[in-house]
Amino acid sequence: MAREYSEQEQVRRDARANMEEAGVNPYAYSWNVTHHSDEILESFDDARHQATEEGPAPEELRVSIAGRIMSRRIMGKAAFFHLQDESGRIQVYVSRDDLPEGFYNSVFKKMLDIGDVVGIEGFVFRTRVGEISVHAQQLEVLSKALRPFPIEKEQDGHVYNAMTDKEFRYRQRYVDLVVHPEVRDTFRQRARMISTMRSFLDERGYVEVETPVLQPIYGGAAARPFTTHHNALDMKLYMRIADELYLKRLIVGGFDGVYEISKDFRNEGLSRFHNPEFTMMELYVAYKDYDWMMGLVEEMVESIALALHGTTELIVGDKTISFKRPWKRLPLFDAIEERTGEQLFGKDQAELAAIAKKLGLEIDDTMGVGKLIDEIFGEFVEPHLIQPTYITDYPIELSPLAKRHRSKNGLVERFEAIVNGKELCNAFSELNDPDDQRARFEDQERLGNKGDDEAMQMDEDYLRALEYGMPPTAGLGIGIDRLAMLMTNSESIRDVILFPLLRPESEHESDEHGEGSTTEDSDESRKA
RNA sequence: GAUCCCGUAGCUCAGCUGGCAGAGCAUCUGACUUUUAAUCAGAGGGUCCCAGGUUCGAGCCCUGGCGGGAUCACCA
Repeated sequence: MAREYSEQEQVRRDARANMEEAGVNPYAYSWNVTHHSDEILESFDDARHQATEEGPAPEELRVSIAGRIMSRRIMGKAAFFHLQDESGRIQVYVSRDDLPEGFYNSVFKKMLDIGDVVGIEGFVFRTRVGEISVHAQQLEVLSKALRPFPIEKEQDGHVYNAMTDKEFRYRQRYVDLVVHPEVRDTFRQRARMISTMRSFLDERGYVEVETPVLQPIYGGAAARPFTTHHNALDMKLYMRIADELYLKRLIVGGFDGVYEISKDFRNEGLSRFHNPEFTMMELYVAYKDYDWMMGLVEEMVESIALALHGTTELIVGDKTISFKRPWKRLPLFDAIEERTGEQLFGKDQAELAAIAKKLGLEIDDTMGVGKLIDEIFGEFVEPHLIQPTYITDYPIELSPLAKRHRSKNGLVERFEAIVNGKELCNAFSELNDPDDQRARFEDQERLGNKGDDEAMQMDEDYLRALEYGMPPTAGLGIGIDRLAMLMTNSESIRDVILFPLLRPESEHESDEHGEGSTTEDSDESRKA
């Protein structure tokens, strides 16, 4: 069923039909691009490339470019428009007499619109007003745009008619990317961030591996999983919530250092810090401990900041954050004492509950020692940690996969890096005593039976691996999206994920999907 | 999940105390061979998110729903 077209869409469809009738293919096969707009703007040299009243340019700068028409100023027999390619925009000058007979009046003026993709061949010059432009001698239609773009206009840095609807931008990211060069920049920076991280790890000899996304037993973190099913084996499977237990099996297997940059999936709420599908980098290094890992993380993040921005001082929101090494290190209990005046080390559940209540927190009886400490930390300490800070030595109850602290009873060797009031990474000296690990899993099972749906599951195969002996190992998980937010000064995780999860589109937009999308479907999916 | 704010033309937004649905850009027609938010003259374009209610009359008031944003809470 064809949907109804808006006036502007109909105009564009008619133009496409006219093109075909005139023998112009609205969807060309290829175009030889020799230059990008930024290269032209950088390399143009008035002395060599600009014609003068005395004569032609000593050395013509000939270019072939391609991109979208983003604005048009038609003045009778000549016109200017801006062409946008990946690198930016450049103005193009078109005059009737430089194009094939009739092409300017029929095709250029009547059949092309803002948003169409065209190829231009010509020479570069500077206009009277001083803008470096391409004088077109050949113009080819490469792809006709049938939908109008929300066109932003700009003068003196002020943007008019800005496309601001967040939903529009996330749902139709392709349009957002066309209209907003800074969005393209954000994702280019994200890519550079990951490639910097990868080279950093590769240079140190760590092996990049791939472990299962579909897992019969999920583990490695406290979270609710997505559940799915394999038909042939008639088997329940979970989408991974972490890679941890598989990566540590590889340390057992004899790799000294392995890492994985992975999509993990957690069946939990959405917020500006949470997307159900997100990217994590996990790293495990044999014969090292958490103290060593702190050094590695700060070195890696510092080098990323330098690679992206050439500085360790980054502006994030209204704050300046310094990623310069070394970062502050602060034991969890000291951090809490600093902020609240309460020393929690060694306190039992009742004492902690009393302190939490005194501090004004809402608590209930099911909260254990670890949970209470975590609440107090999250409420009174974490939001105040703006500059990168390592919080170290967590209660054992919160960390079923971490090794007992070598000197502090009841704690584990674990750290989190907190930046701008949010957790950036989580790491520990890995627990490698299989019997201790079994006991910790059993504790988790008890929590699960009491209704904690984030409790970890017993993983017999993992225990078997540990029984073969895992060297002392340091492990790290770092939230790539969170790091990307910091590195690109983005206030929402949706601004660093190309296609963030959104609700399905409702029926008034169902024309997008043709027939299958009925009111009943939408109602069902909302209930789900 | 809770609270607050929002939903009007392709885009950005006005719309008074409830009284004929508006502007700029975009689109269409015409003029214009160095413009740049190009300019000038004219034209078309609306399920005012949806469903009820109050009213002589609803974009506006009331109820319910849907969608979005922000904040809070849980996980990274």
